[in-house]
Amino acid sequence: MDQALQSRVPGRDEAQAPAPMFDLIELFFFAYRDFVSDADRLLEDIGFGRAHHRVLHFVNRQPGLMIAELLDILGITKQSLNRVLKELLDTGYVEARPGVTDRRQRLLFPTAKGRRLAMDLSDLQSRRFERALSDLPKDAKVPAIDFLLAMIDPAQRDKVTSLVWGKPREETK
Amino acid sequence: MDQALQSRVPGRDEAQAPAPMFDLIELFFFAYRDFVSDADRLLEDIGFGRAHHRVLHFVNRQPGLMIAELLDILGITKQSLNRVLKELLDTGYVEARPGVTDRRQRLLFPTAKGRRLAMDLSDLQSRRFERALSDLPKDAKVPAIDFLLAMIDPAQRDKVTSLVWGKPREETK
DNA sequence: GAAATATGTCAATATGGCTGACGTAAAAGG
DNA sequence: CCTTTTACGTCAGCCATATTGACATATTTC
Repeated sequence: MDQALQSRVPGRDEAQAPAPMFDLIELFFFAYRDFVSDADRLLEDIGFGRAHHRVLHFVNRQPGLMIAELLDILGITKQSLNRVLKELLDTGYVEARPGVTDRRQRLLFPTAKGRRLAMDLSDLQSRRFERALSDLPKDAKVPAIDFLLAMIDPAQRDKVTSLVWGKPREETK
Repeated sequence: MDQALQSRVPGRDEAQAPAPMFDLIELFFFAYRDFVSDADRLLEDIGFGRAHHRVLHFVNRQPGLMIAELLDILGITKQSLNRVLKELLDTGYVEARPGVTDRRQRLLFPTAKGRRLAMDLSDLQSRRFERALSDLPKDAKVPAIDFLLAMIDPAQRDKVTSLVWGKPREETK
């Protein structure tokens, strides 16, 4: 049996089973690990964690976000959000204003300080993408985006794309 | 000012700052979230978490792995590993055998049961990659691998590539 | 025989999640 | 107007995963 041409012989119980893609599985794991580690280092100086980062990020991206929308984006419970959000409010990175047409709502806005931190974090992460893309052929960004998008549950894809590229969020809805 | 052609006007303090790549940042976040969620669902029936998954995965991939090597791959402390590993040993998914040349070592092997679970999990995750790649042009796997690899810290890249593609691990070293 | 190595273990702590239950103010619908 | 629904907050307890620091033990190496 020529190992170079056929590196694997199917056993009896696995007639047609395609071999798992260990390469993609493992690379995705390690790539994501390094990706988040950049921000982690910056955050720990301030005493914040990843949870704070995510909240600040999306509030910065969609100023005027409602609590309910934020919960939906993050996919966590309000109890989980609350501790983290409270710290962001207390330390002046985020501020909440009651909705104009619906005063039950608390619309979240980044402060100047919050915008600065959010941008520093995004810049850090962007730099990793830039370094990565500079190692790759010219227009490697497009297939990267396509790949990541295709990895997302089809049912959620619309929500994500409109979050990423769409609707700049109208004033107070 | 034509919004369609020029959607953003640089302010005074940000003359040359490149805009952060929000698209890649957010897509990477959501894609990874969905990626791990597949395995999570299968694991929770057995009462295992992500930590168990990672340990089982790498033990299955490199049968005979030493504790120290595993710690290095996972990037966690031995105390963190221990509880999780103990559960995998107790429930018969992994077994430990003393090293032949060095009896201090505990070499980790997956049991038949462990191999089956590891494969089920890898198959699940592979199916997501397959679905994703099937949405994309023919050889989209290559740029995806290149992109993920480029995202990993250069200092760690050799370690990762040899883990992913290299050395099938010699018997007892 | 001493030192370095591979591993285990006890204890305390942080973080980021969860469920369940209950409270309150404002809006919406009859 | 009154009831119900909605948007949110809060208390309490629990779980999983990680951390640091200290100490113990067996084995190998020098």
